[in-house]
Amino acid sequence: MTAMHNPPHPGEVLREWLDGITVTDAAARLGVTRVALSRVLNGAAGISPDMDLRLSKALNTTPGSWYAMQSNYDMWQAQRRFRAKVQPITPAATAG
Amino acid sequence: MTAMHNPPHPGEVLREWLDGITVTDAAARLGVTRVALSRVLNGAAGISPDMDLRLSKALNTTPGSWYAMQSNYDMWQAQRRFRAKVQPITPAATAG
DNA sequence: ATCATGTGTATAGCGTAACGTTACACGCTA
DNA sequence: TAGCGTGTAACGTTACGCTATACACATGAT
Repeated sequence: MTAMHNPPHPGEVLREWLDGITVTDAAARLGVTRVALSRVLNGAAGISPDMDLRLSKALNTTPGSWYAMQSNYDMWQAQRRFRAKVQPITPAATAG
Repeated sequence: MTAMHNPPHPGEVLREWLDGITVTDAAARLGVTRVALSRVLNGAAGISPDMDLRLSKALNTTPGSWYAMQSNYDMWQAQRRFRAKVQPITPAATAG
């Protein structure tokens, strides 16, 4: 339950990996638009499954790791917004 | 790298958790439409972050676990579709 | 000062996807 | 037959990732 502590958006982390290369160049290597990568780096867009695979290939990271980071971030954000009331679904509740 | 082996869509897994309760009743407890839950159970829709939180509350599971399952499934599907060519981004490539 | 380059960002358009609403069809059972 | 549970199609809404285009700003070289 003490899973994550305010994770940064993956774009921040990605920025460190792209330290010595320009956004324009990195985008070209990834096969995406400069705008698309810029939006990720600045948190205006998340990392899609497709983008994850491009990153894992270009940066030689484990496939799914970037998207997993994104998922954690998305869940974190969703928790803050979540207000819905939910009724329990348990064997007890089912039996009753 | 030998991470996952053809994961089932989370709806399949979820179905087992809702064994003794009707779809209509479960949907009502979750606070979503019967149609929405049915789509998830039949693989016509994925588990969104919002749906994950509803499930984790109702079923008393760890928040994020259902969405993580969905993410794995999505990555798996993305890998099969992925065909894009990507240029490496490494210190060597950066320096060159 | 002028120009090229890198960058951030706004806009519009496209495709995908989750969700609610409504409605129809099928199967089962009282 | 009537009622319930279920699957699903159609439609509109909303959100989001991506491309293409364009504008503005900063920096460095000519």
